Amino acid sequence: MAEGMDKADLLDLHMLVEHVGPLRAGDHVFREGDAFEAIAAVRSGTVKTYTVDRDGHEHVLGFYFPGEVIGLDGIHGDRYPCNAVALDTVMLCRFSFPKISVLATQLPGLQKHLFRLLSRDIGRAALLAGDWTADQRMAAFLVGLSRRLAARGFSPNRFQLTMARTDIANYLRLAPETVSRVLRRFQQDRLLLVDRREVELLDRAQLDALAEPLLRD
Amino acid sequence: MAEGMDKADLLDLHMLVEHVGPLRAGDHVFREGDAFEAIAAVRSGTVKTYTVDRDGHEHVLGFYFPGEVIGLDGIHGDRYPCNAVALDTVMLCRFSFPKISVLATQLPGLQKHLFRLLSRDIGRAALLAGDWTADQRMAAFLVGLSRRLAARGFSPNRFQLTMARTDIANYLRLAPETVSRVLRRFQQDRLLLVDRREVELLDRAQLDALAEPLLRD
DNA sequence: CGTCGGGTTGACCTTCGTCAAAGGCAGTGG
DNA sequence: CCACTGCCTTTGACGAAGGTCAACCCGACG
Repeated sequence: MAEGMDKADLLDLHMLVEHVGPLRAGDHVFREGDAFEAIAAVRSGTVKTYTVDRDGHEHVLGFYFPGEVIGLDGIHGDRYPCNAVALDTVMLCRFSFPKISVLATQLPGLQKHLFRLLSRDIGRAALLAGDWTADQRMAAFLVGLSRRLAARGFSPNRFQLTMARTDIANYLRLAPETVSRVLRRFQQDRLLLVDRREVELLDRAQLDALAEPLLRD
Repeated sequence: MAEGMDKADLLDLHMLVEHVGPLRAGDHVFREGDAFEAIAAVRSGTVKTYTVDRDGHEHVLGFYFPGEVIGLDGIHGDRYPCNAVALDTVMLCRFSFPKISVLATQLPGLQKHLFRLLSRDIGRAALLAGDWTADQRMAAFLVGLSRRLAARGFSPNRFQLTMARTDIANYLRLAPETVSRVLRRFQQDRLLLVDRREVELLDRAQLDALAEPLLRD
């Protein structure tokens, strides 16, 4: 959902970086209502962000992989508006936000970069809005993961679903059973192979075609 | 969807206002791609904004009543990102955006006001996102209309649906037939009376209860 | 070996979209 | 004044998609 910092920016910033981790699965990076003082780039592992509504139901907002940035949605307040939790072993870099925003006023490239990161995160909402079918949502989710992982140097066709089925379902606003059934049917139709949390995309063209109406815009 | 300008702001601005109208039903205020040079406050009548996707399908974005402001979503580009069309006889005031934005740098209240208008418009998306039932969407639509009209001095319980059923359906992402059926059922259940485009809300408590999960946030 | 949490599967049912047809109001022209 | 026509709306019948419920499976771990 978020585009990472490139090498040049990391060089500019390496003096105000604080390395954090390793966090274990279930550890929180920050919680809703915590004072907003830093954003963080994932170095390894997967982070899930979510909120809990007043009925106690969890709402998964997004998943973040190495190179991606979490905490940006705290910018417009002094508190984080959501929780961030490690799904596996996670390493990250914290950037003090006061320091980075001062720096952004001096580095025009950095400010532009931050705005891009923000708007990228907003576009994520396209997955949720609209009345897409379960197949389209699932395909868009997988294609989106694949592209993001590929952009980070991972294999675009074989990867791990580090999040639970219930998290995927919650994120896509589907029932967990539906996620299970769609994956099974995709496998029957030779679109992919899935074994536990391991996925291999086979028919990329067809998955792209399914995902296209969600990912364009 | 947008909060209007209050009296004090109108006084501040009355020198750079251009009165437009009357427009007849079907006349366009602006079209997608037109150069963005002004925002406009509706003085009377109803305006619908919409886009047309590359498959030729219309997507209704919102409805605007007297006191509400259209064109704000053009701020981040030099072109309007959508069409705005009059649904009935419409009068409006155009505010040159270059002039207003210069003024905003001098009047702190105005700048804050513009930001509030913007964020209010963004919150509208809650109606579309989420997997709400047809009943919830319809109730939220009616309660939302009622509140906005009441804030402008109109009756909160009796009002005209100035837009076609197909527009309501498109906006709520429902089939027109579903809109028709939900309204009929609401009437059977004594939640409201509806005759053609005239609506009277009867059981406000129950409608509020239906709409509540959509309108809170 | 038992238990526990996540995942899968099947049966069922609700909701809503689609299709087709008919009703009603408005504007037009005879 | 009255057909005629076109558009919006309603209504009914039907079907597909996906949620719910319940049971079962299976790998992990004590």
